[in-house]
Amino acid sequence: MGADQHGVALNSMARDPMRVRFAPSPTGALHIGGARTALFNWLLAHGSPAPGEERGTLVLRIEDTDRERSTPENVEQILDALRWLELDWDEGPILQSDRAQRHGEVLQSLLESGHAYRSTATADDVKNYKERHGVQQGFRGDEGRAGDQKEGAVRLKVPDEGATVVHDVIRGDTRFEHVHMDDPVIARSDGSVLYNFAVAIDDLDAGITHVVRGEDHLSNTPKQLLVLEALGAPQPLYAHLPLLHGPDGRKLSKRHGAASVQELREAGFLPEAVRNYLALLGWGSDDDATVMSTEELVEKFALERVSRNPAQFDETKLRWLNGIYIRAMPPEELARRLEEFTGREGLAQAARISQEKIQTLADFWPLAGFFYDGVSDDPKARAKWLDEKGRETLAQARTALAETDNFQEESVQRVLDALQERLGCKPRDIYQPLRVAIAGTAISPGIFESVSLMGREETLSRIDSALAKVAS
RNA sequence: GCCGCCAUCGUCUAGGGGACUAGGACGCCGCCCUCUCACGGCGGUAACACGGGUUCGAAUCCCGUUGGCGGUACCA
Repeated sequence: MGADQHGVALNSMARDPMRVRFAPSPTGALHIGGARTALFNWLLAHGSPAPGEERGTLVLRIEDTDRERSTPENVEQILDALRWLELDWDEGPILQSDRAQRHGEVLQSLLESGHAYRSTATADDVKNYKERHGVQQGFRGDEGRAGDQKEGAVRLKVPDEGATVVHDVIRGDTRFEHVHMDDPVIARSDGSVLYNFAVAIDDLDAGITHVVRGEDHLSNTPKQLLVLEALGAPQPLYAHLPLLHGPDGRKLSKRHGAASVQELREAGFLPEAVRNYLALLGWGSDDDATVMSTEELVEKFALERVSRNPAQFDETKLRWLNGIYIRAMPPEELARRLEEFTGREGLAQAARISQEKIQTLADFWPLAGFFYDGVSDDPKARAKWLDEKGRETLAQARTALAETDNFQEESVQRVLDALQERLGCKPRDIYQPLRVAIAGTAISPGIFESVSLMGREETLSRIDSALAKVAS
């Protein structure tokens, strides 16, 4: 399904360094779909068109022309999310609102050239127009009175004949017949421009070669193309990515768990794992690889292989992938990240013995917090393992451990193995009561590692408290 | 309503007329490993939305239906 099949001359364009952009609107947190769009653009900009050739450029633009919903806090939040994901940009951030003067000038030139006109038409006028001309007929606000209005919103004049064809690297050609298109409003009565106009001008001025964005913009593209055409400007190449949905197939939202980058971060996911997972949503490498470093992604990513189907965000698979990354990490690195995540210090040893048991950074504290915050309270575990027999065994274990000063992992194991042999019981009959005594629950890192890390004094003390507590 | 996009296991996907008994990954189930929880290993479960064409042959091409999604704002 290459570009060739779609008649898009991607290969010939690949000679020039790519200029791509990510253009979020700061109306809230950066959502997963936006993050994936940012990632795809970043991957494109960082891939070389050919070995040794110059890589592309990623322009960051903030589309803040919606004055109601755009806030500086939201802008900062989006920038933060991109930084956390380690998706850096080469130019910008450009604020769309800073470009109002340029937008106004271009708007004026279109008004003067007759490509645009003012119209006071209301929604009712549009409705009436359609009743007269048929529902399939696009609205023409200058019918019978071309250019005679001084007031009102500015509409772009859509040609009566022909069609605008969007050449899309992922979808091929999509044809939009002009008769069906309403003359789009491109500026408000006060002269401030609207999204579909601003985007076209900003992409043009930034020299964007490839517009890679969500599929929700596909229907907007002919409007932007018509603006460029009215200006006699060249067209960029487009690529519309399939949308991302939640587990129920509906729009992604907080109800589906972590839906924003910020929530992913708080849930203890690693940025490199998120990048890997996001890359797999709507794209797959030709060798079916699943675990891919960011370097591999840069190397393998190809717009031509992006899927056309919408994808559902599956947090379970992200968890699995995150676990892979956690286990592959040097223990010191994991410790550093855990310390940053929890705000606690001195986690190196606990991190080391927890590494293969956690999938996210958030899993760590419930598993290993007992080393630092004391035993947790799990009555069920106590009832099960510290019954009469369990207490007896635990007392034996205490005696055995008290007889040695060497609390190295191997030594602890030797002592407990010997005890087990002497008592002729199953390993768990000793380990579980001991585990509950020092951790408070039946789940912890390995028992030898845990006892060793806890040290002689604290271990014996916790066993004593456990025996005393249950006895009372 | 109108315009447009999309349709393979529960999920992400491979596939692009014969290599399909439809492959991989997550999940799930079973077994092995095992001090708990995990990790790991092995095996299994599970899909071409439906109906018509075209063709010797269709998951693959065409049309229709159904379904999902998007656009249709003086939002982005």
